[in-house]
Amino acid sequence: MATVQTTTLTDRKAIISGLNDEQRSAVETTEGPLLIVAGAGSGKTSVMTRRIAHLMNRGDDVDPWNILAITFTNRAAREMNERVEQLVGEAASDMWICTFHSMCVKILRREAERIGYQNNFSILDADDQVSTVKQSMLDLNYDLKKFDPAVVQWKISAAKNELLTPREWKRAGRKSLIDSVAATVYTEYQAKLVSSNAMDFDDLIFRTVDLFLTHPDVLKLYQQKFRYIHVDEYQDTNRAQYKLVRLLSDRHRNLCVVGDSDQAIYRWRGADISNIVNFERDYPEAVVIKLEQNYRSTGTILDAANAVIQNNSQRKDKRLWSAKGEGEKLAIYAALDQSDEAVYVIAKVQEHVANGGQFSDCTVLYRANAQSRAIEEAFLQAAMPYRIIGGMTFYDRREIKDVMAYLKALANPQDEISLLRICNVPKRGIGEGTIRRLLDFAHENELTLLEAMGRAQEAGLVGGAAETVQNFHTLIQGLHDMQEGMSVTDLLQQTLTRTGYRDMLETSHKEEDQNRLENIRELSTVTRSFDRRRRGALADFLAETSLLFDTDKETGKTDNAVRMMTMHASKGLEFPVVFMIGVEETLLPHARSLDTIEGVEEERNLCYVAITRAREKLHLTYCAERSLFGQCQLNDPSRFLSEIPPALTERSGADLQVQIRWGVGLSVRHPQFGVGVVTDLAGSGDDLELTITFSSRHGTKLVKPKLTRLRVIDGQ
DNA sequence: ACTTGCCGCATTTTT
DNA sequence: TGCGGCAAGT
Repeated sequence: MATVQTTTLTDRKAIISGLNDEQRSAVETTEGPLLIVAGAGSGKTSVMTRRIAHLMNRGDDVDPWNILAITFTNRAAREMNERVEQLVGEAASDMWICTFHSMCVKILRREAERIGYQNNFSILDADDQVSTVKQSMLDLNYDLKKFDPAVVQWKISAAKNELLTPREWKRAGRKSLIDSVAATVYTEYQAKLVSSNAMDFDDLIFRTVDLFLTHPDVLKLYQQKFRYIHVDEYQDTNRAQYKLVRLLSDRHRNLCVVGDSDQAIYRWRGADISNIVNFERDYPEAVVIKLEQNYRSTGTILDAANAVIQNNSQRKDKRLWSAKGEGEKLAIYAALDQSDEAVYVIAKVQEHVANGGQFSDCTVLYRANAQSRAIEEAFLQAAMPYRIIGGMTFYDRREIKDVMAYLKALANPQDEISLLRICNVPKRGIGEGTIRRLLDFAHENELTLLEAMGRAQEAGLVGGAAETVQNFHTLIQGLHDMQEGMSVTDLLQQTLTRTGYRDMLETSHKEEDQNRLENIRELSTVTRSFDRRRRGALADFLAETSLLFDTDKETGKTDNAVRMMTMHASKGLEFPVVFMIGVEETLLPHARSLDTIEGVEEERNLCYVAITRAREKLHLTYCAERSLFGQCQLNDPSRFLSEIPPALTERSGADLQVQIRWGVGLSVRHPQFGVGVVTDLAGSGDDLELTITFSSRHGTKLVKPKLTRLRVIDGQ
């Protein structure tokens, strides 16, 4: 069966060329469980892809379809696919190199009937999830002010990540009020999903595990198929994903996981670090290989990263090193405020470009999306090309969601959630009351919402309302019936025209609606490319797009612009020049992570991830004064900054205030009281208190420099 | 049924 | 500071 090997790499030498000893041994240790502890930038993707090539090349009976490689992001999956293809050619297309979620969709599409679903099931996006939870809570007469649907949704998601059914969740342990509410809502929510023939992201994993547990024959099939299993970013797996991997690998036990617990930054999302920590306990025969040589960053950057991460407790000792040489020192800039911070970034980017660099070499990393605004404004003003990665994405846009909801409703007529979203968009006069009546009628008679709409009069609707609903039903039914044999692009066009959606935007005079039209046009280029690749299968198109984040597309572009993204979004990427902005207490570490040690340590991991993105030069900035949500804050520099050995850094900036020697006679400017002169000193350190005489209007005040933004006036 | 205005709130978010 | 959700008004 080894005839499929159209391998472009023919011998072992080529596969292992350029690898260090550890990497080579990771590539060649193919049998049994293997844990690769891969530090940042240690070439793990290279190791994974070559390992797969090696398996193909061994000359025994391993077939491409015996290979499974699971990643978390589409970007990682695509990258790995490309690189494997370069190594083994055509054979790559028979391997499963995909994300957890797309793997589960593939399996569930085949086996849906076995677990009470149809194979055209819908997939809810994050928004659908919250609105469905909300709907469930309304049905159960919960006060939405007392219990936040988003929190309830969060809890349900957490339960699913732990593979807990509503009943088990209810039973499990001590519960606060919101937990018991969530448990009740969970039941209702799940019933809604099932009757809509829909799954949320968490279900994709959960249901697959469920399928395997209840259908040993199916499990056996996949266990036999996947002889060699690889899991990337293993530190980010949650309980459900762990179970899934365990089940799949149970037969051959050729499980290779790659991860780095120092880069675990998704615990708040259910990622369970003990999965990687306990790997050796789960698989006593496991081989562990550490990759500590970093091929990305300068020695200085790595020293800083090592120094910071060392402050975390309970980590396995690991020390990244580089053969790249020392490189430049880290630049730490103390800004006065956000605009000063932005000006610094702009100046340094311009400097880099003036020295022959590209804008696209530079990336600005921040902790929270809200921070991007100040930088963005400054970039606009300075006419600096930039591109924001993440944040509001293409598929988050309302018009895209609306249109996708139409398509979802056409692919899966049971999809109540999508139908509810679009039945009155554009406005047709189908309001709250009408919907209520239809839903009640549907439930009483065990009909889907769409079916109920087809019997508007029976449902008790009268006159205009009945007619509108009936018309809507005819509209959807008509579109549904025509989809057979039609390309997704054509169906999209028909939908836009017949539903009046396009018309609604075209006749609008609002500028944002023109943008929306533009976005919809963009969507049809997406459908066209899908149609070119694969004909028909609307459900496949929908699954593909709902599992695909816009960020994935963006990073593929090579336009010459400064990138801006959150530190989370930067994981797995690398850039020659990195700016970490807002390296302040309450931002990094974030105020909401301060109450637990684990919280702070995860923030430190995030800091470590951000630092290790930089190849050549790293800038860290913080502001003495930051206005957030219109309020002025005085933040201390991040504790993580003080964990970096001073010898590795070069400080600059306005605020060297900590070192200012306060003395009588010094002239200062106070943000409220204006210019004044220090007339007395009391206390020391953080408690230092100055007596300052301002203009006669304000008189003499006691001021703590620690708490107030004072500027020393030069030339005095 | 739809529009307007006010209040409150505001991490990170691979899928 | 700016957006989204909700309640009162047309």
